[in-house]
Amino acid sequence: MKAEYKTKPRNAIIEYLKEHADTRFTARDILNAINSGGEELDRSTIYRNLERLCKEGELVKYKERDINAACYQYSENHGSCHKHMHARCMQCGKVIHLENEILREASQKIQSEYGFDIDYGKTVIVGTCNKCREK
Amino acid sequence: MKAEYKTKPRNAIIEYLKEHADTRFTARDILNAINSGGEELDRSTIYRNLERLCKEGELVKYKERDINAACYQYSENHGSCHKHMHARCMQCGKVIHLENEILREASQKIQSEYGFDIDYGKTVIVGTCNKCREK
DNA sequence: TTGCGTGCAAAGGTTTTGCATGGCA
DNA sequence: TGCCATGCAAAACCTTTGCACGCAA
Repeated sequence: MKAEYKTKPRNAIIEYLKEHADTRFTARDILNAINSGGEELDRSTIYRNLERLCKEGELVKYKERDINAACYQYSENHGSCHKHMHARCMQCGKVIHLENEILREASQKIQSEYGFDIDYGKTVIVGTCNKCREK
Repeated sequence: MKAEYKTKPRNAIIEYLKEHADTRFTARDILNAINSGGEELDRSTIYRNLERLCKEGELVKYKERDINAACYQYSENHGSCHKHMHARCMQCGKVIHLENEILREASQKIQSEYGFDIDYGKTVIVGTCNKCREK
């Protein structure tokens, strides 16, 4: 079992995540935000911490068609995120956690008709959220 | 109206697409395949043609969590792909075109409960296909 | 002949990696 | 003190872009 240290850079990164829960951000977003706040931390530190947080299940990593950097998304209730689907607004990046019930019937049909097993944690429904549609 | 030429490099790329319909590939896959077949064409030619085919609606571009290059997917029946959802096997990359009926009820619920409008063309359900589950 | 497509080279951006140093436990 | 995490620098990728040339129409 590997020991884990609490360090200032890592804490700053985790603080950023909590302030940006349920929204999309990139490694560069974190870098810019933290470094403009006075501290100076390196790109590699960001990447190494994000990778570790993903492995620990604290963070979700995904890629978006028109953004050439990887996107990350953090949730307070991350523990159950692999069990339900998510919908992401393609305009603002906001992530909605969907109840399982809504999709149960559809996923059963997809299973029986196509023999396809859905991975809820990795599937992200893309569309437009309430607020962005009104704009 | 811009004229369009038929060239040898472009034909080679389109031939590759047709041979790899409903599967995932990257720009590098195409480059390697064509260049190992004797011909020599440049990266930029690949990228420019893929971009053009995407604009023309012949090709779908997307990004996958664990692949750091953009992925592309070609279908013979591409014309209707923006109207229905797709499911993609995360292991082999195979794409299945889903009937709309299956998901209509679920998307109506998502619309009414969350105010979220699904974009069928951009949404890709992730999971495991028949063949890969048996392995 | 016209002008689109290609090849070449260079550049920009993200992400990874090796290594020495610094700091937490 | 021991060992993990960080910073730094370099490198590996993918992708885009400018420019001159070749080739399809």
